[in-house]
Amino acid sequence: MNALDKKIAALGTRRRYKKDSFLFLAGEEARGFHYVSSGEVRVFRMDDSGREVEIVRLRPGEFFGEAIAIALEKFPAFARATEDAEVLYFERLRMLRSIRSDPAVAEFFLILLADKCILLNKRIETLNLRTVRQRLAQYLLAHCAAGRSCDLNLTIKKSELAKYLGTISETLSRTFRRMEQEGLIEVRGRHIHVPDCARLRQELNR
Amino acid sequence: MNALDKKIAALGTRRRYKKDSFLFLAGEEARGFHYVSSGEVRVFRMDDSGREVEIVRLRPGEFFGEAIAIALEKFPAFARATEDAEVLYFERLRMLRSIRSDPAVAEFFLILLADKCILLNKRIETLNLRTVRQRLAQYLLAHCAAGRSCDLNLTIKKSELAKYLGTISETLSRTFRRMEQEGLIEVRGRHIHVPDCARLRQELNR
DNA sequence: CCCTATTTTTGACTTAAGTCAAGGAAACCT
DNA sequence: AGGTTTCCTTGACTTAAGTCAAAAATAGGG
Repeated sequence: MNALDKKIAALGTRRRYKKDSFLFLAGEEARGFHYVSSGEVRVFRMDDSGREVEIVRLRPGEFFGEAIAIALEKFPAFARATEDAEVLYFERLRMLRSIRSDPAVAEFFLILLADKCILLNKRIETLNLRTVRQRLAQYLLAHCAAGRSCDLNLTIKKSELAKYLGTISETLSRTFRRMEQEGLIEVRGRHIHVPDCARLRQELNR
Repeated sequence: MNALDKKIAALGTRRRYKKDSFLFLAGEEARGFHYVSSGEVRVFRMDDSGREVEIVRLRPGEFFGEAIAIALEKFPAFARATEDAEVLYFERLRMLRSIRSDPAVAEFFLILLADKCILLNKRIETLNLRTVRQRLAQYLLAHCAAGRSCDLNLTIKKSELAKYLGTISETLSRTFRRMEQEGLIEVRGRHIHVPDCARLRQELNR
């Protein structure tokens, strides 16, 4: 249950989705939101030519759709299980009732949304950096423990990291290599060593 | 008071700031947040070379810093009045108390944050579009009333629009002109006419 | 361990967009 | 209106990053 408060969990109803089944469709009114207990859910749009454009993948421990449900908008995307998944479904009206009757529930979701806002703001700041090089540097620094040097292991595929950084895998690959040649980082597969974080941080001011 | 609920307004304390005075500094712990009643507030960072990088300008009717205050983080930026301003200050602990004792207050801020999340998500989606051309098209469409054709007046300077779209004014200017030459839009100063919204929308799928 | 599928890297090329520098237009102020 | 400032546009040039195609590396499955 991943440290999800028992009181909150009790407000949701358990639902199981088989691989490839849809949790919701774009355009549907959001009458509730989800929490992933196990499995994985893919959120994506469909462009006019019918291709799926992935927005995010959700792993156990993550809420999604809560902002849309609370604001009572329509889902802007599709959600589909990429593997058998178990989720908690929180019905909008029931949640609003709980929020009204129990301050702890209100506070929980307030903090959940506040944290999400902060995260989204950081993401925007990353995307606002002009070059892929800067965005990569920012990503690495955000995932580094503070210190003179640091090591990290990518938890996602490089092609996914590329999309996350608003670029493509070819460009990311070249950027990695150039930074390596300049001695800013050392890359061995998914493991990355940063010999001098301060030097990497300077990349952000250009 | 711009349609701000009286009950909510009563929870804030009025503060006046002279032009150029600071509301808060980057690094300070957020012990409260603000609502702009009049005037204008500029939020910006300082890069290592000491230049101010503007993040957002806040006009009457807007809240800011609420996510950071609720999550009890440190302000990531500076806030300064660009002209004499009057704001309402909401002290964090007092707000949490009100949220606990009054469900309507909790709901107000929950919806405020949910709306902000939705807005931020849209912004991310805009920034994820590859070309300036697409981002501009998206911006124009978002500000168009639905319909076959539409007209809009830019409320901000073109140089500000450029920054908002993650580019520079020269590139924006050229993009405007190219789209005009192709008959997608007509630009006269800050007034823009879109003869065929559907055609403009096709630009997004490339 | 081999075979296959996926992911990553590389190369050659094209295009979008940023930089620098200079004109021109609009807004602003007495 | 004249002068000043700010904003917008344009041109010439450079650079970053996307596209297409193919090779190399890695990860999985029997």
